[in-house]
Amino acid sequence: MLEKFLKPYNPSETEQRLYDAWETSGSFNPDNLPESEGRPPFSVVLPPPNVTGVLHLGHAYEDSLQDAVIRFQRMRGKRALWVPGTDSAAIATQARVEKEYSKRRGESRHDLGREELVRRVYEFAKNSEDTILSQVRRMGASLDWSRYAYTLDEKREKAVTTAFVRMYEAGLIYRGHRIVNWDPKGQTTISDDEIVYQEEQTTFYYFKYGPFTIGTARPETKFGDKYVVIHPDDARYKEWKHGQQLELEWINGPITATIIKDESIDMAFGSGVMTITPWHSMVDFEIAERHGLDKEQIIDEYGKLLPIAGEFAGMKIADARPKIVEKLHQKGLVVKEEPYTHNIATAERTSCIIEPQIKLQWFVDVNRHFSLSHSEIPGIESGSTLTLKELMRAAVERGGVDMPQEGFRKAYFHWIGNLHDWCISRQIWFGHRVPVWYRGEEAFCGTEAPRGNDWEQDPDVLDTWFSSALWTFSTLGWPEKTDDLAKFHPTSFMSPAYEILFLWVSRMILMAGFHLGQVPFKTIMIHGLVRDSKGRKFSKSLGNGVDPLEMIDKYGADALRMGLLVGTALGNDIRFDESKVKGYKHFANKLWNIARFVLENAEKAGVTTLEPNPALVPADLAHLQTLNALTKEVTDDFENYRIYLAADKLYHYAWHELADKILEESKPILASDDETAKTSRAQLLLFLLDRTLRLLHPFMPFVTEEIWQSMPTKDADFLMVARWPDV
RNA sequence: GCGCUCUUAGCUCAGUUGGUUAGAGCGUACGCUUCACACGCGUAAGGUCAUAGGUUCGAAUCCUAUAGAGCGCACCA
Repeated sequence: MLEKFLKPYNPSETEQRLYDAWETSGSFNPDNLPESEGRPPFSVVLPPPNVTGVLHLGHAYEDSLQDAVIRFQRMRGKRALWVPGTDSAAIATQARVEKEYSKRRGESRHDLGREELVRRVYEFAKNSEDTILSQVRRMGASLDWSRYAYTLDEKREKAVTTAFVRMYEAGLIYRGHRIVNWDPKGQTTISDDEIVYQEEQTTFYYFKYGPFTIGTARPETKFGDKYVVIHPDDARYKEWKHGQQLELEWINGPITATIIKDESIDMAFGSGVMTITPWHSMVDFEIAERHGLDKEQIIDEYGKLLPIAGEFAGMKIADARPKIVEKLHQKGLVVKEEPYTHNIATAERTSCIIEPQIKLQWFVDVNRHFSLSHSEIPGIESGSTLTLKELMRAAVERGGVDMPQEGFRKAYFHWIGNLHDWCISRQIWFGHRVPVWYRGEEAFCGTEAPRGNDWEQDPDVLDTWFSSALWTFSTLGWPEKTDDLAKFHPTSFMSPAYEILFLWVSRMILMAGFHLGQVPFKTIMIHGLVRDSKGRKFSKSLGNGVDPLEMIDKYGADALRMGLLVGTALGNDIRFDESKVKGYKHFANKLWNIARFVLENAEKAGVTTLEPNPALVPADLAHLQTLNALTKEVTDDFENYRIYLAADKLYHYAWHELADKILEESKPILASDDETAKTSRAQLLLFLLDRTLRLLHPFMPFVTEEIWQSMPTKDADFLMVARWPDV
């Protein structure tokens, strides 16, 4: 019976077998738990990994953290649900398939056609989903696979179109010509949050513009500039009146310019005078909007100059800039040049410099008032009128979403303060298509195509974060009124990386608030990034990747989980340390040997039950009290999401208290002739082991389960569904 | 510019609401075939808790300033 304990603990022999046994038992699905109906719900949705991706340490960390919480709550008697899913990662996935196709055939997606491309991308995504899913399983994640969701499956498609239509009908989604971040390489718009600012050394030019001197870092945009903007309080230019016109010589000949007075001008910067290019600058666009000015396009969607540039038309920006400056020199219009350092906007995905463009796009209006007919959010009453911005703010400010980390709260509110309308249309083919159809001047927005001929659907798809924002409730069956939705939403807890606080977390709050009058989750604990041992991000180009599966092969999933969780305070970045993982592999083996010792002695003493009140001597009672105190602390740590502390304490207890002290002091007792003392001691040890296994199970599910299966005292088929000790 | 986080043993990090001699893993030195475990046991070395002030009976923990590291947001044409 104890034969398996004669060899060191072997994770690779154990883990797959146990995971299969758990999965087969059906216990990942909370509906199958004993007395399921009476249990209070506890739900978490897994941040869906990219369906075509592979597991990295960031996933491994999140899986460890959430699985620990879910396992704890399940053992505590909650109806614990953890919903798995994957994300289409539309832009990346389409780009990959397109690239492969064009490499083979030398043709573009347009040769393939929309329908065929989408079919192939979908097929590619579905074919590779097994990889990531089996990898998540290897972490020991106790996800309810019967509720698996994919961002582009039929149910989620319905949720997305329904959400769009309802927001459109409420006037919160509109289509308009507005300035957007255009990625000339990706040939699509991107949101503000997908921009990365990079420092650039460049030249700042001062040009003679009629009687003024204007400064610019972008001479190539200046062809169409015909407005001179001055601060109304600037004494240097007070003789110039708003709306006044003047003739002057410019790059390609004489032009008529108009004076505009606007308070957005910084008098101290440059000469205090600027000309504007509304088509290619956010700030300029806003000035032009305020004063109703003309807007002209200078640069096309591929980053080339348009005919307005005259002799420079058709040139790329980088080539044109020096030539334009040269011409201005010849015309005597260059006043001076100085070196200049500034940040330029680049696209996160393509690293291409963003060229703002005015485009006809779909937007979510975050400043428009609407009536929230039903609200369960604390501090927001049903029927109140507010904007989406106010909704997002109030949900956190008034405690609907508990965001205890002060730093992240501040960042969140600050972000909301700066929030602009959210551009949600993207010019790619793979994704949720905008549910709007056009026929001439008519437009129809609905969950299904309108009847009649000649309707054409909008070619754009939605920002992937639009569908992700619905994730907490689209995975539970919304827009249908499902039992799951009633029971499990709002979800209990979410722990995303700070990277996606704005991209995802805030948008979930927006969507759950608008569509359900609920928050998406009651508590949010934001965690840091897993980095390499030098503190760098893991990246392909650095080649510093650590494969979690390799770690599991080497040390076991339990060791990896502990290595990632112990001593990593939530919110700070984590430097991955392989030696730590190794240490916890040794710990798994230590537990194994503690079990062997305890079980051997229990067997010898004939102890096979956990007496409710074993006959204990005072020394034994003290050991019980120590463990009771620890149990209380660990329970408390779990409930307050101080998981890293709970894990540390249990490690310390098992090794340095149970093994080093209690087992050692038990040896002479167990070797003595005092049968009563022996039995009592064996009884105590069995009890302590049983309790330790329960407490450690959320962190090290495999080794604790494997030992539990040999316990003479087990009171459930699996430790996974055994009860957490009461305190 | 505004804001956030971090600075604790050689390395990677804990230290929850301020409370007895500051902890863990790995590493280092020495000694152990002790019958649960060498994936082990024992012993030891190693920290002015970035710096300077302050609050307090008491501070790694709270406040202020400084230095260094990192990050976020906003950007000035």
